[in-house]
Amino acid sequence: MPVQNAEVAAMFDQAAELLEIKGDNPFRVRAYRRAARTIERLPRSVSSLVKAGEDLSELPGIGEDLAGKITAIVGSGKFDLLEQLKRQLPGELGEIATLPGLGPKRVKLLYDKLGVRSLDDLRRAVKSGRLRELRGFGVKTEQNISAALAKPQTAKRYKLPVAEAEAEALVAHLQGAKGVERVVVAGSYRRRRDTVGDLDILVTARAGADPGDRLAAYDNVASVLAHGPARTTVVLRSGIQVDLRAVPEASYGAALMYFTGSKAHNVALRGLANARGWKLNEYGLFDGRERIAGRTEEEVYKKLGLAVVPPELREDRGEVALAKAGRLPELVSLADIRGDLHVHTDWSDGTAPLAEMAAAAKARGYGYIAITDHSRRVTVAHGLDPGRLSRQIDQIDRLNAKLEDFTVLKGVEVDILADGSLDLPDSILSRLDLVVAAVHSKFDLSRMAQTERIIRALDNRNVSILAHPTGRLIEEREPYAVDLEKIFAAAQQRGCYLELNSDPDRLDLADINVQAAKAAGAKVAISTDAHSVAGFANIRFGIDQARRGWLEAADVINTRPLAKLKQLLKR
DNA sequence: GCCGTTTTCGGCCCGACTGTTTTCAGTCG
Repeated sequence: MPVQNAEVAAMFDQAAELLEIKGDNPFRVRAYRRAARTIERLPRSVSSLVKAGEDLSELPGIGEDLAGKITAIVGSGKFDLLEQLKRQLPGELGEIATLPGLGPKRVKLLYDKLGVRSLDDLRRAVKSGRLRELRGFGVKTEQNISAALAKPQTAKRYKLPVAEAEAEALVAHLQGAKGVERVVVAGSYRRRRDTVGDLDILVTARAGADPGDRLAAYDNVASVLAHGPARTTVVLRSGIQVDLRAVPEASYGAALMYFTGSKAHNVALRGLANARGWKLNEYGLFDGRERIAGRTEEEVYKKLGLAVVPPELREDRGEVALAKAGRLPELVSLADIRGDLHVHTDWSDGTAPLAEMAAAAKARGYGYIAITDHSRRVTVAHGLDPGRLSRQIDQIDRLNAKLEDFTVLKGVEVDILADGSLDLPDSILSRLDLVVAAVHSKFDLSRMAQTERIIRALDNRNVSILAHPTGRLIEEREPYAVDLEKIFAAAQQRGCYLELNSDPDRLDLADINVQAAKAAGAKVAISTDAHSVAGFANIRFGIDQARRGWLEAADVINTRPLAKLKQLLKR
């Protein structure tokens, strides 16, 4: 099994942690962290890049040295530097440094002075009361560490609908405060990541208003972690952390940029400001003491010589250079979508009748939908056998005869069986306008077997779209092992398309996979997999991820009018 | 360790808050 990007990134992160504890050059530490982020979010696997002889030092934050190290890791599965560091320092020190309130300096001090090599050692040190003897440690710090040790450090992330519900209630609460002007949710929420770790909320307020007090007084606050004049941090009962930042109106744009991130994007922008002898912070862009921009994001980007970067692209993955050249992609948007190509009805496990789903889609301004109920193997979903599917085809024909300016396409979500064959015969599949094929079983096949299984399904000339290609359920089920690069290439060669499933529990393909599909020349269908009328609204989540994957309208097949779409579906 | 409208060497983002200290280091985002 080739080395996965996540493994290389983890090795670099661990090395960075240990280097930092050792007191190594902080910029070297940062270089390893930056490289880890680059690798982690890379649309292609480093293993395949190495195999293809690509120049890794072209990647942002990766130079000659790290390119060589990555190549060595891909070859041996081992990272020599990390092994070496672990011989010098206990590997678990890195873990200790992830406890809130404990960083590299303190971990080093604990190790040097008290011989703390593990979390258990740390527990014993706290119990014995030796902690507070150390310089810089006091009773309060001891309590905080003790509390951190008591609860498991799970970096939980929240799905977007959950985050949205929390955020909207909180925004309403903050807007009710006297003197508060703007309230906006920034952070990864604004960048529309598929999950959100915390809520970053920016407010502008008139002098004298204290939005931090207002936040601390919110009903759903479980604890206040920090509360100063400019920043307040709380944890809500749900466990989600909220960081509130208050700035004057004149700093709104700069603060919004700062708080939207990503951190790496900000660092890149601040570097650009530096290069011109300016300084960029959350209060504005400064030439000496003079603020030369800051009221709006547009103003700051423009002054830096950049086009405004859409929040979804702010990940330091090449967008800054393109913004400088004025060549940012024209990202696909909700208004581009003309139809939905994965829709269920009460013929299988949907809740609404066919005509109702069609009417709802038409009311959304769509020109078409494809009805794609489950096939027979999915018995729990009352999947269709050839006889029922045939009757549904007839019903759709009758419905289409009555509809104006709207077309219901005949389709099915056919199961891909364990051997890659399909759950319905070609005789019925060939009567459909499109076939969505999906894996709903045997998630535990080997990577090679799963890949071959899916490609065999794509070999069937009736198949149009591969639904939720990795099978992941966010925070619930990992993607199954599969070689997506091979799948994308196979789809592209066969005239098949990849689904970006908009269900916020799935968002499958994920953003970076979408980008990889595009790189492979494959096009995408952004579909909702709606099981009810309300389900159509999920399209916006799919659009978010498509934008994060750098897709333009031309990369998405359901931005086409019906006639063009039909041409694309021929193979 | 990376990188170049400031550079192939010498820089590398910037500020808030806490807890400790008695002026600031460490951590965090």
